[in-house]
Amino acid sequence: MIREACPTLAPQRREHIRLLVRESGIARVEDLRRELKVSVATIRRDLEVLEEEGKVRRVHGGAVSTETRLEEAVFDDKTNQFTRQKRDIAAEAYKLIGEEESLYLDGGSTTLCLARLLKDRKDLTVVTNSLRAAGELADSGPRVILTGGELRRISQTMVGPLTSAVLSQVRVDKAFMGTMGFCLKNGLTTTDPNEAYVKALVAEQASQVVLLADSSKADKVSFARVSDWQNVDILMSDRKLSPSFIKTLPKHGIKVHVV
Amino acid sequence: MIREACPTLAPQRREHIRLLVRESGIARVEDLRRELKVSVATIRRDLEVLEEEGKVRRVHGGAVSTETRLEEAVFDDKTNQFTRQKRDIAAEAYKLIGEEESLYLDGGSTTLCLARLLKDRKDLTVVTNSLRAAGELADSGPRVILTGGELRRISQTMVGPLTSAVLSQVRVDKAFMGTMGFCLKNGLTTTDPNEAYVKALVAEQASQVVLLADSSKADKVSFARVSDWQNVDILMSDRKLSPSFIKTLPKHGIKVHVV
DNA sequence: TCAAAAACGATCAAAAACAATCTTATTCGA
DNA sequence: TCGAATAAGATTGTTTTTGATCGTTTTTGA
Repeated sequence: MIREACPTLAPQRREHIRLLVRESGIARVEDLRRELKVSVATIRRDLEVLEEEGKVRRVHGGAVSTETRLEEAVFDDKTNQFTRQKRDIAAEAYKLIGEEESLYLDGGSTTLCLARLLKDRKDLTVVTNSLRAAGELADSGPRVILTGGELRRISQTMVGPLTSAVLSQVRVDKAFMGTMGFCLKNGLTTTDPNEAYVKALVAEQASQVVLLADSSKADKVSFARVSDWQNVDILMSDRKLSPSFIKTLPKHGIKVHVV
Repeated sequence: MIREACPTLAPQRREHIRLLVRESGIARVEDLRRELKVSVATIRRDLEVLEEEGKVRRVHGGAVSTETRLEEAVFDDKTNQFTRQKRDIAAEAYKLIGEEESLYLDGGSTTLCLARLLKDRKDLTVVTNSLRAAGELADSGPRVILTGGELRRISQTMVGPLTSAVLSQVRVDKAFMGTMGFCLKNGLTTTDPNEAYVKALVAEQASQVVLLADSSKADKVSFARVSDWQNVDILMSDRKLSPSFIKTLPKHGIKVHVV
């Protein structure tokens, strides 16, 4: 048998499993095996222990969380992603919004949090390329304008040349942007060039650009470059954000809010 | 027997069923099968379990929600009520679709039924101004292109000048249109001039225009004129459609299908 | 009321998941 | 250094789940 070079200790691995199960409400043995890179036998043994401890409930093919109810978690990764941090950042961003303003909402879970806060604001106009944000505001609230374009499934956003066509015809007071990663050197980056292009275009059309990004995005660099910092006016993040950002960015005229 | 590459766990699937049943108050076995991509046997077994747990009540042909909640009524029942007729019309329309085609899906409950049938057709390209149709196809299936534009809440469609901007840049093989009313004298009419304008524009961009309208729409005239009959290639309706249409329209080169 | 169509339930076989057992490697103490 | 204890991978037979088939029951429409 070949052991791993750096084998994770069993309790550590079990904790990992517990978190994975709780996070998405349900996890398959096969997925756990891939994630933890151990055999299915080990996974099963771990699940057995965890069930004994009452941490998870086993089902054929995997395990479900005992803590979070399945109905809330599984089919709506929104609920998973809405961490406290993101909600707090969104709440802080909401305070920036004045009456009768026009806003742009980018894709991403933080901006989606923000969308939820806008449901009563009939005075606003919201432009968005996010299908989910549009869905949140579909029944009530602001005037909603969708950008159109090709649907990018993974992010549930509209991207591509058609999107640009619409975007070039609107202007907004504030654009609330998400990002996959940001760092001092490379600025904002994301995975898809089409998506990056749309983001860059929005930044041009907005009087003020507010970047909503929790600290987990800090110092991450992704494939496609969106823009450098000079297009950003405000960065909103959480207090775990590294001090280097808090020190450096204001020198470039960027306000930094941490919540 | 060939199992799926990535089977969903049974509890997950049951939860999905429960949600679907609760959402629309009723769900047919056949619909559930299509949605979940498992055999009817599995659906029945799941329903059996769910009934045992008191989550749903089984009826011949499917299951109904046990939670007789008023909330259902809040959902607009027009879309929720996938009446038999609309499903049949949609199924008939589906037969028209060839491989690798590009389609336009208009707003309305019949076209929404059609959208549901397209979830497995990865070969297609679907252009739509319907937020709901896009939502149906958001997770899998055809390439989806949204027109963009201002959201008209009552119909959950995108309309207005911005919509035209995108539409003028795409062409589709077949456009599946809905309407508020149609009659021999006035052609197609709908309530909102913006909406009417978009429909008219689509009709121009499509090689073939297929009107999906059950017989309840016949001889109804609404405020805004969409187009006259010469832009329509096929009318699909149910067999309660008055014979005058079946007689007259073919004289103008329009095929009439009744199901 | 009757016949066709649809839905149902029971049953069977295949595939996946499982549990028990065996084997191998590492750790720790004598 | 040796060997028991532990932990993980591999193997093998068993169980569970799933999909298909077929006869029966229910629904639907004439």
